Amino acid sequence: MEKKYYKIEDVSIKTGLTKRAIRYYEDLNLIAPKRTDSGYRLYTDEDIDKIQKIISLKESLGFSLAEIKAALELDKNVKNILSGESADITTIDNYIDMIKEQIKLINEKSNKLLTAKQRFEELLLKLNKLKDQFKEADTI
Amino acid sequence: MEKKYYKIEDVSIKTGLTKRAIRYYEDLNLIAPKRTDSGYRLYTDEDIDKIQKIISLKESLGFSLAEIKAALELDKNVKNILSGESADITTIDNYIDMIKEQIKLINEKSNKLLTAKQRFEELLLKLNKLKDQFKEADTI
DNA sequence: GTTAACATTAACGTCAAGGTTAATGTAAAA
DNA sequence: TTTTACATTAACCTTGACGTTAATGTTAAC
Repeated sequence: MEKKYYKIEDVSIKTGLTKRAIRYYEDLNLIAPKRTDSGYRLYTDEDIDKIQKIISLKESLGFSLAEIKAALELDKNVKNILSGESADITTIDNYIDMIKEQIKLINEKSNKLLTAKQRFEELLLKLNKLKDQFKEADTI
Repeated sequence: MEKKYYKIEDVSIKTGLTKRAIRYYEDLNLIAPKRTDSGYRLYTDEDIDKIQKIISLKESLGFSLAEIKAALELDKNVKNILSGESADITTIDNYIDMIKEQIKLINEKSNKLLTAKQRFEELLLKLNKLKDQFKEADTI
């Protein structure tokens, strides 16, 4: 099957990022699209997936682009090892520790999110009660 | 009971923020400490709690300081209403909608965090299996 | 009473993450 | 074939969130 290629404007529409932002991510070596002979950028579906992943990490985790780069590289290195690339046990242990660290970070954020959510839900509950009182008063 | 007051350096130590950042938050009207006659800032425990809340919102939700200000004001307005401040039903409905919006946002972030976490946990599992294979090979 | 360790404001600097503009090249459509 | 709608790089601009420095005031310790 032939690979489909997208030009930057399509990618911009698909992802919601501006063209400037997409080029900027390339400057930071977060993505590396192919080029036509005349220099136009050509993006595959995998490139677009990666951009979506970047957006998700940015928005949900509040990661900086530098942190995202590190996380993506960790992911890639681990996948290379899993698909057969040679590695010694020390390296593997290192990656295990790094992944555990990421998971720990995510758990901390999750807990904080949960706390914030609960505070808002309490307020919501109380406001709804207040509203009910209003309605009762109207019908008396 | 007498209220205890802290000077900016103590607050800096307690919160981990720099004095510059603490003053900056005041510029943005996120906090409003009292002052001594000579102009020194005086922070109460409640001020410090609020700063901790700001830090938490910043780090977990990735909120900007402007967004944090809006969230804190929403929280304060709702609490004022709940403690007796007069309000009509339209206002209450408005606040209910705003809180629901916040909760929705938080849920979206939670889901993304969960996805990211699962991806890392999968990698961790696979890496641990690989490590076990290494150990078996050693003992043969 | 003076020195050290705090505090203040004001102003300029910095860094990340893009926005914007300019000058120019390429591809597709009329 | 010449617009029109794309694309490119380069360079400077902007905004948020502070850092840093300077000039100066205050308080506590000696």
